[in-house]
Amino acid sequence: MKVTIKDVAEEAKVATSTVSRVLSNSPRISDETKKIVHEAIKKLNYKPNAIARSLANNKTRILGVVLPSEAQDLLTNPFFINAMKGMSMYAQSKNYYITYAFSNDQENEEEHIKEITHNNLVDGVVLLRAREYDESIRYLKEIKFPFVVIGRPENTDGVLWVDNDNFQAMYNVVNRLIKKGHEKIGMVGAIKDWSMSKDRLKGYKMALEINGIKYDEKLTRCQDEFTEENGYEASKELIKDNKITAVVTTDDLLAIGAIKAINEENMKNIAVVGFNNSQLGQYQSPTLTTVDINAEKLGYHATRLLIDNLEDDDSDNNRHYIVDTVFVERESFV
Amino acid sequence: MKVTIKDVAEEAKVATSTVSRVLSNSPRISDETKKIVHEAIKKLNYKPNAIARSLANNKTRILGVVLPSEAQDLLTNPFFINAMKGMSMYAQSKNYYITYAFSNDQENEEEHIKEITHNNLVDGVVLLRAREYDESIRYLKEIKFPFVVIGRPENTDGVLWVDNDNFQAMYNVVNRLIKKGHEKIGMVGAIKDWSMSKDRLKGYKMALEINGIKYDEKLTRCQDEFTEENGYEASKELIKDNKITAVVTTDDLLAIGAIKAINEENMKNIAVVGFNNSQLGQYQSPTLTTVDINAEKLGYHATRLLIDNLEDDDSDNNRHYIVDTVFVERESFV
DNA sequence: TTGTAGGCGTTATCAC
DNA sequence: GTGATAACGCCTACAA
Repeated sequence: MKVTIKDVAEEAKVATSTVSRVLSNSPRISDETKKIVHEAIKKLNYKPNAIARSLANNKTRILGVVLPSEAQDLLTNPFFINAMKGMSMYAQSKNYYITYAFSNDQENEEEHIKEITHNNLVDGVVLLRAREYDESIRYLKEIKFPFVVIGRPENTDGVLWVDNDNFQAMYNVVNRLIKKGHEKIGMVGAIKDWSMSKDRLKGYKMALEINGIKYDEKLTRCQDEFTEENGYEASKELIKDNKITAVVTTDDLLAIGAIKAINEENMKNIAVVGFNNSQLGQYQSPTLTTVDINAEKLGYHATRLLIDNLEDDDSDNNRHYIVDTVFVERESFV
Repeated sequence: MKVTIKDVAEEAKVATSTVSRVLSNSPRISDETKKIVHEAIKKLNYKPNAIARSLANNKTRILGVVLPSEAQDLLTNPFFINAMKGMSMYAQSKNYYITYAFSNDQENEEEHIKEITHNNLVDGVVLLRAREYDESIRYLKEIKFPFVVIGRPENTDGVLWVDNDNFQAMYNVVNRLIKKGHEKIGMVGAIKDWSMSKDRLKGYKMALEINGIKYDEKLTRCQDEFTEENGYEASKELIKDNKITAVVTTDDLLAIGAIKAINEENMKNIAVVGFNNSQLGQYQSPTLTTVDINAEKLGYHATRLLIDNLEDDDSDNNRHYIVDTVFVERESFV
């Protein structure tokens, strides 16, 4: 049979409240009884019932992670699984549990959020993206439910978030390219509404400006999706019509498409840079230069922010965190 | 403030027990009160407190998934994320939640299992692999805690499991190769203790036997890890020393190594087949022929078995499930 | 320093 | 059919 706090109390010949106090390491308790209780706990192999505990103090120590409906690229993009791992790591270290839900569509996602925030199952929510206008964020704010966003939200007022410095990451990429002698640098992105897309475009422009190169709108393309085909088509045009010598992209799949276009046109000395450091990049020819966004760290710090905020409410100074990116140079950086 | 069953009862001017009955769709309750209660629920936007509910009926509707410590290849191998997705799908359809834990090492994993099985947080556990001698399985059996294994365990007595028919999958691969005229077929696997490895080897042998080809031990290699390097080295030897015309492997990474070796030796007409249908395969030259193990289905049916067993204990006839594999033919099938 | 008792929000077992 | 009321296992005033 299940062993409860009562059994421990009997075994140790004390009251249940005493056992409870020992469990929570209450200061005012004699070392003597502490020892006795610990022995009883060990002897009976007692573990507090997490559910009863949750009910009593209205905290579950469970976090709810919502994977976005857009995540069809769950498989291609190492981002998700890495972020999940990072989240798990910090959560485990703080004795929190995580429940993940894959949502089929946006409606499903919002329904799910409403459910877990209302049925008291989770203490906080982690959102894995930032849409431009985000209904889930709006909702969570409205009901004042603790949450953190991976990806900078449109309006950061009173919201916890972690992200890369996408502006800087792209700025650095373009800067490196220019230092290497490139001047006609194309850019291929996707989904322009995302703050990530906007920031990277800004970084691109700024790097050009700082280096005295005039920004030419014709050298940039923004596609609908992060796919190889999109990268291929956009790059093909840029190569043929604009004689670029380098192309920066906002995702490895786009970059892989670019490589394909370049190989077809036999323009070996066009440089290509991707983002996300997905495994595929290593198997291209030339191998793909990319920017690692450190997804595991993003996840780790997201839960860190959330949990720390859950545990003490005066940590208002710790509301966001920027994760560094790493430039991974490979053959395509010519 | 949180709205509870009490508030609903007051609003509807009935007892809490009545509300509870409406919630659980109890038969003996008048349509009249049913309606009134539903209206009150809607008006107050009431959602039952999952925790209190769990405490009352000693069921949490939470499943614990333990990702193996061996899963360094979490990223390369689409298996995990796909399996997770499948598990989520069925669980959600049955209103179950899933908590995932990434374990750092085996000890950590067992500790984690002990915790969640003792603290009443989860109703059942999903194990994502089958080691030869599996301490976690032994433990779960011992304490009679409900669980399911993805991958056939050594001893299937009284355990729920799902798996592919690894014997058949490999049998079919080799058979196809033979039909195409191959006779000297090498095999490269890894970790021979796994039931998966054993079964595929058996399938390989059987296909040869059925087709009247003598099994030659020298044509098989079993490495320590599923890596490209291992595939490369083993294949290199097989090509040079044994003049094989085809090589079957038990993982795409091994197969990718094989392709590399083949390309180096310039033996374009050696066929290569992998397993797992990882994205990388599509980017090889030649593109890799592989066997898709349907990881999403594996996950889906794992939770199905577990949940169905949790809900009614007389479903003893439904203790395992075999997921079909799909042969994905690409250029390397020559 | 320790024990008693009430409460957390449900469900289940009685009655009526 | 419906309403009290006692669990479920833990925590936390309040007492002692």
